[in-house]
Amino acid sequence: MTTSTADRILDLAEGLIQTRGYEAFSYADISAPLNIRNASIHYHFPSKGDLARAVAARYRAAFAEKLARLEAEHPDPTRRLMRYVRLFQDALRDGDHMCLYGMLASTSATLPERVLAEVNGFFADNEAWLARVLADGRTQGMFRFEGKPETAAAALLAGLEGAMLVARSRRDVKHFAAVALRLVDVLTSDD
Amino acid sequence: MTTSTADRILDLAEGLIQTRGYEAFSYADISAPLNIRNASIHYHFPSKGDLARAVAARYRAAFAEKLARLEAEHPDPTRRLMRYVRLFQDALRDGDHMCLYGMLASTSATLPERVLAEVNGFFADNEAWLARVLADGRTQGMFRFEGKPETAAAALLAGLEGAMLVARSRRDVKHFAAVALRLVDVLTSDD
DNA sequence: GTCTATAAGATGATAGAC
DNA sequence: GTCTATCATCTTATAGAC
Repeated sequence: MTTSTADRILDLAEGLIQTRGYEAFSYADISAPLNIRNASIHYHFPSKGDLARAVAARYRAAFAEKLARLEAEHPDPTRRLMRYVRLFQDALRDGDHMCLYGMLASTSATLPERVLAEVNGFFADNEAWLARVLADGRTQGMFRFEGKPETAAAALLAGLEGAMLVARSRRDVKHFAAVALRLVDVLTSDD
Repeated sequence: MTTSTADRILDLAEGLIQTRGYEAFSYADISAPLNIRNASIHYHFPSKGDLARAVAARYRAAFAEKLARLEAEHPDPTRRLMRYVRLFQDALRDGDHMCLYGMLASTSATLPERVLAEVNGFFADNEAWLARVLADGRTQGMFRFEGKPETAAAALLAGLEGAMLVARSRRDVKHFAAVALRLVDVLTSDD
């Protein structure tokens, strides 16, 4: 099972966007470690925007698959939420990786329009998924929160993205873990 | 009262970092509107890192001053918190500006070390200030939250930064306002 | 599908005249 | 303090041979 050149390009681009961002990585950062020429990257992905869009689409699909698997394994809303948070924490790696979509969102002004659409689609997907989990959990008496599940979901997603941003700036994964725990605890109804 | 060239450069650089980010703005973006040459910018700020650090330091000082004024005007912790949130919402402008420090944090990997130190200093300042307001509010019975004020403060700051990130990606200030309201409501003890 | 060669432009930065 | 001139380097991207 060998990995295709296109996939290896996508792998490197994904890591580069997560660590350096869309603006701060170049074709040379990919061609050098793969020992190919820049022109070869252009063959697979004609423009940088095409490359970023492919990375974003693949990540989004992979994330959706993870959510589906997570739902299949864990019927319990509380556990679902805890596993969801773990997905974000895993994305941080050693504290030097930002969420791919958070990183792309930070460059929204210079991002090709189709990439931006992918970013906002990802956020919408996540908020919708979270809103369902939160609504279920409230119905089952496990969560307690005021107002619409959609608002609570948006606040939770924002909190996780912001926590990643701050934690990465400090190279401190524990900071993320502490904030994430607090964001989930607020929803848990044992007070 | 005329504005010095250095200040005008700082003004433009600040807006450019907030909208495009550290990596995606260039000396030409500043020299063109000011009708000066790139070399003039280098006279005032030898390197791009020097310029960014000056922007960051000025912003941080101005923000500290705003907090001091806010404290003088509003002894009430609840009002202090609401006004604090407004500072962030104002920074969003029409939904195309990100928090300067959130933006710089997103480029933490490629940021000169001294700029990064300024960024983490800003976050630390804000968390400390918020922790004090939250602790006061809890003592006075206006806020209710579990655990240490520092953790609640970190979660609130992360939520605001993340909400700005998502809201700007969508060009939707109302999204920020809704999330911010929710983040504050969670701390308010009328449930 | 990958290469060499090349283009056209932008980048941050410096030297030295005025 | 601001200019002109210049620099070396990097950037994304294309044409065409293999």
